[in-house]
Amino acid sequence: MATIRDIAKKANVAVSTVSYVLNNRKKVKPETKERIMQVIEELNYQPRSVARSLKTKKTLTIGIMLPDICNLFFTETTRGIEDVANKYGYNVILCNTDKDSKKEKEYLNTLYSKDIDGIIFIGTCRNHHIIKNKQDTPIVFINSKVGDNICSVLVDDIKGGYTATKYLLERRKSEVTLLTGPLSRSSFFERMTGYLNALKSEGIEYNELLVHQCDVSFQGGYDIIRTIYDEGSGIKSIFAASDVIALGAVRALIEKGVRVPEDVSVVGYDDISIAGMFIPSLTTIHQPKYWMGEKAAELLIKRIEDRSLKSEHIVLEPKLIVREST
Amino acid sequence: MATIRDIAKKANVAVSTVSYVLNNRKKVKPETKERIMQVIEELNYQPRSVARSLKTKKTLTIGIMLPDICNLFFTETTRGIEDVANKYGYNVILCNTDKDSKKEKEYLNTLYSKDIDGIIFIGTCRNHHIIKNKQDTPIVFINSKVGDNICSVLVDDIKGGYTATKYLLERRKSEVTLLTGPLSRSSFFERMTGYLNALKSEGIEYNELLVHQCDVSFQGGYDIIRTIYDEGSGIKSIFAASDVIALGAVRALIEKGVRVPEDVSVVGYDDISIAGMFIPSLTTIHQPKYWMGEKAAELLIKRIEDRSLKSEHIVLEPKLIVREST
DNA sequence: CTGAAAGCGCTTACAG
DNA sequence: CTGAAAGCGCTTACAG
Repeated sequence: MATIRDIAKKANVAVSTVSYVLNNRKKVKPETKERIMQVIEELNYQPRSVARSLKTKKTLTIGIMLPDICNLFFTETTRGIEDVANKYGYNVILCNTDKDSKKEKEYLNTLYSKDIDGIIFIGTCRNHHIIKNKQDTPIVFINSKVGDNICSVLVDDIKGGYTATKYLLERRKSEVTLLTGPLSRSSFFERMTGYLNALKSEGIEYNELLVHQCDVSFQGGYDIIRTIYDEGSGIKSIFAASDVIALGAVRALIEKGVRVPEDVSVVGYDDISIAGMFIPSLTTIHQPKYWMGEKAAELLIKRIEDRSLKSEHIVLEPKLIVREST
Repeated sequence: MATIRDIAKKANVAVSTVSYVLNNRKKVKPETKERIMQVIEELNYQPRSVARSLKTKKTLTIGIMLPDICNLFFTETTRGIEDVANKYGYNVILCNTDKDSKKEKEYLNTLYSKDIDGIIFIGTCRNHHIIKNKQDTPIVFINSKVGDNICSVLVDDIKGGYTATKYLLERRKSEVTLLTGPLSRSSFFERMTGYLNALKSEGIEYNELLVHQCDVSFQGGYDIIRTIYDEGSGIKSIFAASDVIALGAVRALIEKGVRVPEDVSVVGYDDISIAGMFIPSLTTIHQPKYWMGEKAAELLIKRIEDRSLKSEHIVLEPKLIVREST
């Protein structure tokens, strides 16, 4: 591997001059520059980032912390982040935390020890004692708000939960079963808040028997419906706070001989890519996942490159997409 | 930020001694060690990886190159890679190449300039001029074989294509429509080879009108079916070389009033997570995606840590999972 | 068992 | 416009 010294020697200049050319930080005489460029080409020279980083303390790398890349919501968001990062010359380190705070802590330490320039958190829990007391690495949260002084990109989940529930109530005027993920995640907590608001606005009493927590997965939705039916309860309509839960639920309903939407209407949340292809296709609250990733990466990189920027909070309006399941 | 010198000074030892403790490379007197540890704790010291990397040329980071993390096949595999990487103390840089060879080249250069310790390629194209002439960074391919001297983890796609097609032929004794992704990707090429072999074994003439290339996505499968029907052709049974294509196709068939499986049987490939939940659930060729990721990461890391290891090729048997769509 | 010193490959004031 | 030199924060022979 050629180093900057090899280039300097061969081009008959000082290493500093080569460095100036590389980063075009100073005016270099055109001939000199050309000569250097040629040698660089010739020796197929590429600067080693670590050496540069040691000096500059910048690594052009950002971290993404999320529970599990396999969750379809996170996947698209990650893609959005990566695309923007790439555009600005950054790379992305992926960290699957499984919402395990030990893992989260370890990853965080590694990321810091690797001098990453910033971090994006998606779908993490509400208590972020972790990010306290850390240096001033820029941070952006997607889908959770942890404080005014930390950037966030989110959809108004309270409104989303409200919209979904209201829609069901207006169509059926009947009880709505809520299938939700862990309420410790702020997005689920808020969707439930929206659910409660909608009930209140219709003058309907909250019935806690209608609220079921389950794993945020196809299987989670599937299992919970089977459990409910096995217990002899029935269901009039469902608001599932996540599409994967919703689709698992639909499957279980149909296996039970329940027709969707004729017997039970189902509304999901997220609008994952399969939602429109499923049979029946799923009415759901759309989240601009890719866009949120892009936005978060832009916020982050702006703050990496200009530390004086204040934090921003981007809140999107949720959008109901009506399809066959209602 | 505390440095190793701060620790040394405060603990009244030389930096080298601190380094020895950090990496426990030499015997250090227990008391000295304890004293150092304490100071490290006290100052909340964490070594900077870049400095270490500059010297050791190791970064404990590997790269994953894949077309698009949103493709459900890649997602799970990536998760498998990341889990194993994490277990061994490595981080993972994610690169979405969109099969664009320019992007691929750029990413590759960045990865090399960042001194990553190894690379895993998933689902890339067949011509890998790119990886020639590069230094000796360990590399593993998932789902494509590029040469005896480069590790690979793959499912026997020829056999998979054969199994799927044979299964359809035996049940219906009739023509099988093949929906495939770009044949430039070796996995699709091989699945088609398997398809051809199955035809031959049943003494059926190959009919190129039955083979359709489409985008590897729900929409791709959906669109191609609509096109076929709009052209007035019919379909007896389908082997889709990817589950996403298959599911899009099923949706389009049902919209056309075609019943699955009564009128048309459909077999997919991959066994993505939604396959079992879809209505009808999808008969498909199972690929142990997570497992392949794990295996690839293990192969890679073993080679990073012991450069003398020869390349290995792991080939798995494909497994047909029969569900409702046939 | 411990320390002094060189060096990894860059960047960046500073001097000219 | 160009160069000599210090320094980023570690590791690692080498000497004792």
